[in-house]
Amino acid sequence: MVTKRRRLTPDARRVELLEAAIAVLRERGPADTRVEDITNAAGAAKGTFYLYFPSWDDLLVAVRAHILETYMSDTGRRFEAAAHTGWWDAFEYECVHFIDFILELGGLHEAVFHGPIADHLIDSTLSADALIVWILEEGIVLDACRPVDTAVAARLLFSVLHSTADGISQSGHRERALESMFDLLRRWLRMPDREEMQ
Amino acid sequence: MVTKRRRLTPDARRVELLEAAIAVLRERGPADTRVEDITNAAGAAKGTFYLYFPSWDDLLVAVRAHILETYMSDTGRRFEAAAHTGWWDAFEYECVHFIDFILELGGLHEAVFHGPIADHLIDSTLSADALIVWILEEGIVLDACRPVDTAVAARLLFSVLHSTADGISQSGHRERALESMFDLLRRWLRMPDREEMQ
Amino acid sequence: MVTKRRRLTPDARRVELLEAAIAVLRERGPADTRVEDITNAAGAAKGTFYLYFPSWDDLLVAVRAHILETYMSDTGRRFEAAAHTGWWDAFEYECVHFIDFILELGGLHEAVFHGPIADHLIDSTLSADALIVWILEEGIVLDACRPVDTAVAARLLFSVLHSTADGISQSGHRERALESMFDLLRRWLRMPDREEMQ
Amino acid sequence: MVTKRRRLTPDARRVELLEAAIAVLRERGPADTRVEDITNAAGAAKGTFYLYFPSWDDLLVAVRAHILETYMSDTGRRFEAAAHTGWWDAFEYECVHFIDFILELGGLHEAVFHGPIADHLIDSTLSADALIVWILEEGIVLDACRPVDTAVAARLLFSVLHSTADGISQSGHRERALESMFDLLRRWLRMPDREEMQ
DNA sequence: TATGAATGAGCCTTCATTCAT
DNA sequence: CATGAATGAAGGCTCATTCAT
Repeated sequence: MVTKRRRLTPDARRVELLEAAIAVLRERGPADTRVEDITNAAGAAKGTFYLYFPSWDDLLVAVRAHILETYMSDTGRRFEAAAHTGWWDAFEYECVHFIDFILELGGLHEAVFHGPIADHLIDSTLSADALIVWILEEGIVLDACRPVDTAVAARLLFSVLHSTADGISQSGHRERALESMFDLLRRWLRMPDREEMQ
Repeated sequence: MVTKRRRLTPDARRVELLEAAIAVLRERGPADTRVEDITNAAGAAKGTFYLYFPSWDDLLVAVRAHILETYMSDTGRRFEAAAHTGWWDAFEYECVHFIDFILELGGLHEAVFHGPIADHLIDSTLSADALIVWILEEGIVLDACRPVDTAVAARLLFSVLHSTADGISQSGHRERALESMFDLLRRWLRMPDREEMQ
Repeated sequence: MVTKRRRLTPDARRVELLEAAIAVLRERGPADTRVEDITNAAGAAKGTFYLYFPSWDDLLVAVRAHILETYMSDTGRRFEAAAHTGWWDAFEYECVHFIDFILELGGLHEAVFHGPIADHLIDSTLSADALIVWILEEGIVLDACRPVDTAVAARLLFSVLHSTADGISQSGHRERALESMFDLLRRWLRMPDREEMQ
Repeated sequence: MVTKRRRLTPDARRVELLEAAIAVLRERGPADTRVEDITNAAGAAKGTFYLYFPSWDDLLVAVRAHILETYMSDTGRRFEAAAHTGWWDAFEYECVHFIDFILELGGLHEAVFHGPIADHLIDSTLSADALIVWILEEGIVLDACRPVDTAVAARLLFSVLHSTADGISQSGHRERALESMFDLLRRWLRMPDREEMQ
């Protein structure tokens, strides 16, 4: 039943632990997850955890960084690739994509956006913000988005997407929630000229 | 060695504990608050806690109910009283009021909106929602608010106010945050006719 | 097998824990003693330990204080009572008594005089020193003891007694060790006049 | 990813580890020293430690042997060389020298004279004793030292020197401590005839 | 009802020692 | 011989909850 000692490169082991942590946290949430749950899921001994993460909080920080970096690098690439569809359509597409991302976070949401590390604002969180800001600025330059205070608007946008995701996961009425959200977004951010030109 | 037993009516004792809990949680947040901190603050013995709350989570639920009920009863009364100023102005006033309420929550925010009781959706939360829905419906009837799906919009509105409060508490730029928020709200919810009539 | 919950006054419980600690440490020494060993010996639950001692080191400090205070109060009383035998005889008697005390310390010696709390010099340790200093000063006033730098001499005396005890416990030659020790003490501290008068 | 394997002769590697251990223990004491601290200081891998020492305690034993052997071989040589100054002067000189040695031990003191290996009495400790015994016997033969039970006196002498060193390191009053110590030693061990002959 | 001493499951963290490479 | 990743048994400490008084 006990597998022999598996000797990996530090990088490989770290990734295994991180991915096990993400899987377990997504499934059960941080309140119901212990260090040992992670190491069990990763096929490692309990003590191995502390070779890679000085403490539980450090793991959460690493998890957040990993998730956001993964998501953002995808988003950035996708958004640039979709430029030909027109900024607004690409933007709406990303919004839906982001909501699906949130919905799939499960217990990771609480783990990563609340609790002990909620204030540790570091690189990856800042640049998630930076990505949204950049997208909005693109839209403004292209005259597809109303000129807004992008730094503040990014936060608002983030929370609108977030609460839409929450609403979907609680009510199950996906289309209805998306419709209301897009109503908001179009009124708020879409350049009115376009409507008049229709 | 004289034990001081303060006999109170059950209701009075319960309220003392509840208010002590609110004060302590606001100050230190749930992660740093113990049952004993509450009873100390309330001038009661540790065991007394469990005569009034079956468990820690039950306290949090009661705290949430107490806060929301208090806030809502004020809001409802105030909103009706302010009807003569016009719905939209009263609405904007309430938004600012709500943001200040959030800002004053301090550690209660985490205690009440996240953590173990985050999903226990019960009466008080629902009726908070109901209050917002009712306000929006008032506005729609009065032709001051665009006709929206009020149930969904209430959630969105809630999150917009929430994230504005968060933004203020993190950045400190109150006016800037409010400005962006009202830009959003006016575009989204205000009846466009009125602007054209100006 | 499990005894029911025993509710004691804090003082009584603290004494039980302290005495259990002394018994266990004497028997097995600090390196081989755990918090749980103490509580088991005291008939208490593990967590009870921490109601009375904030940490392991605090227990050791309390043990030291308890032992020294007990020993010293006995010594002071006995020494005054024995004044009629002449200071020097009373002094020699105390020396033997102290050696027996050390021999009976067993594992407490290491626990209390070495390891983590070795430098915490507090009341009880200081007054142990003060007691020896006082005894020597008595002897000097009575012209029974050579005038020496009592503060420094107390340390030396302490270590001479200590090493004699160690020697006895290792070699088993009690009389031989005592003889050599008294040879030293008499040469060093006894007023030479007396010998010449013989 | 090039692993640097420094191949040394076993003896050289062992000495490197031993000296690294001595340096680290002197600096930080045994309670704050880990196997890895030793190997880091020695530029070796953690596992290498166990190629040369079966366990941590074995290291401590080896450290003690190394220190005492080094000290004693110096002392023996020096003492013989200083014979022309007269035994008593050479003896006093050695006492001061020994005290300085103790003072320089730092954390090694606790590591080597207390804790887990305190009772492992082996060759090197015994022969340290033997050296002192030999020195005393020399003095007795030369009629410079009172005839005493050298085996027991050696222990007493050791502890007197030790406690003087402790006193100096705690109080800082070196001269005062040495004066009291020599007062003791001269009374105790010096041949009284000589004083009368002066 | 009220008290607060007592409980003990549970968790994080350390680190000597092992062993696959 | 050497390496350093991996192991897992310990053990200190916390604190929600219980219960004798």
